[in-house]
Amino acid sequence: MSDIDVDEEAAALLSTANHRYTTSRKRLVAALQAGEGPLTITQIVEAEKSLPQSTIYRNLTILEEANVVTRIVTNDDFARYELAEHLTEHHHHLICSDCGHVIDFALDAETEALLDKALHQAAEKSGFQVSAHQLDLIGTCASCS
Amino acid sequence: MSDIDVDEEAAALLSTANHRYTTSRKRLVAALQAGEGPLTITQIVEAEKSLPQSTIYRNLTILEEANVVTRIVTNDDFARYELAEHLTEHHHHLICSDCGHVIDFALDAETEALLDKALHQAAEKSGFQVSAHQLDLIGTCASCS
DNA sequence: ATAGTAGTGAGACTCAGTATCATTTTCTCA
DNA sequence: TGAGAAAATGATACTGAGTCTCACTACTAT
Ligand SMILES: [Mn+2]
Ligand SMILES: [Mn+2]
Ligand SMILES: [Zn+2]
Ligand SMILES: [Zn+2]
Repeated sequence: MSDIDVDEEAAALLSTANHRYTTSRKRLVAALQAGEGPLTITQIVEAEKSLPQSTIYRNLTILEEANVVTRIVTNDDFARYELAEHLTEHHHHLICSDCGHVIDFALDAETEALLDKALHQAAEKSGFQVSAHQLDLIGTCASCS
Repeated sequence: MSDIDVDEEAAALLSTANHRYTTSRKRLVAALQAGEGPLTITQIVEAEKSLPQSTIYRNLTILEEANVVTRIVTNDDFARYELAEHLTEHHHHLICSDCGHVIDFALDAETEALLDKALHQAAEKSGFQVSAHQLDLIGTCASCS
């Protein structure tokens, strides 16, 4: 998916939510696009030095409400943000329990389809309406082992 | 798995970590055992009225380090605790994005095995050592829909 | 008993995240 | 164009889940 599409889609989603696609917000989207996985606030602050923290927090919240980005929480106390799956592709996370680093990965289509089917069946038993699933692998990353 | 087993196993794990299985810790384990899913601190405080917050926090951290309990973070700002899988069975979570409630559920053995195989293969490509996986369904619970 | 070690609990403290508000930017429409 | 309305910004104050401290208490072993 090209840069132009992401920008257009982000603008459209924000517009639907009655928000503007300002420079700050463009820079946040660009920073997330450049990352190889979800980024912490600290990482974003470093990537976009001149954006003040309050603007980053406020805008990430707005971008999340507009479904442009997704907030991810792992066990290490720092929230992370990534582009929503509309703007990327469905994928999962490798989480290093040692250094906290998070990397994206994807399953092959067959496995993903099979999993989806099994999940919907399992959820039905509890009268639960599934809207998404989230699958993380916990372990040790290459540089920590 | 019976109550006696859990208590014995918890005592053994704590002992390995050079900690005692005190009354406070027994009550925490019992409270988690009684829940139908992972519990927030607030829920534990209510279930075990006379345990002070500081003791609950401190002991849950110790129990986590000793692999007796697992800390779970969702997107709703409140950490949750449940018994570690050694003491229960491998399972997953239905998370209601509306009310925040978390319920346990399990996949059938075949699906679980297949998933495990696919995950290890995918992780290998990134030089990642998998030690566990975590699978959540996000959606709306029966009472919220 | 006595000493040493582990656990307790009230309260102070930390810091990621949120709220506030005066100022600045952007949109709208005459 | 230009004035007024609406939205965004950014410095700063505030909130609260979670952590730390420390005097005290409860075990445990000799
Ligand atoms: Mn998937
Ligand atoms: Mn599983
Ligand atoms: Zn690592
Ligand atoms: Zn619900």
